[in-house]
Amino acid sequence: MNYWLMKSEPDCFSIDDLAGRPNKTEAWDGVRNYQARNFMRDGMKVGDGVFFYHSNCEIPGIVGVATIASTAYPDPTQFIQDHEHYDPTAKPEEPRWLLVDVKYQRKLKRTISLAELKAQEAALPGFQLLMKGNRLSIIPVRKEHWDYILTLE
DNA sequence: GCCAACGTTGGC
DNA sequence: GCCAACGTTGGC
Repeated sequence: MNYWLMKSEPDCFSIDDLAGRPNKTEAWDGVRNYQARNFMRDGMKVGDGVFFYHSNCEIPGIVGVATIASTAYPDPTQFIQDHEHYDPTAKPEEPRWLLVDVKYQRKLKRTISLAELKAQEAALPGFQLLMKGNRLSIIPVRKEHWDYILTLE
């Protein structure tokens, strides 16, 4: 079992949006970064843990826990013309972009903010979220980091 | 709104 | 294959 952190802008899709979806599950479309895609394709298994992270907002941080609900499969939005995530170079017979289904588990009792995580940096050596210049929307989380972060709740 | 960091594109 | 230009991310 692996652990991940997945970013979403709450103005676009928040933890409450996920909780309100049918079956509390959403197809995580729109990932257009090869590293993030490869994490989904090569690393994710059903049942993996996910920290749901709110980015680009007033208090960026981890707001909830979710699970991976499917293995990776082609992201249909890459083929939809006029769609925000349309990719004219992707062919149905050779999909370029993948997604996974993500299922809501619970909200944290409180947001564990990026500022707080930075303050805990000494206890989280190598945590990619805290690395300079990190922009990846999907980040692997080591089990010891996962466990430690949950003790902060 | 600013800007640093980073990925991608495309000319050469 | 290099690298400048450009676009995007995301914290602040």
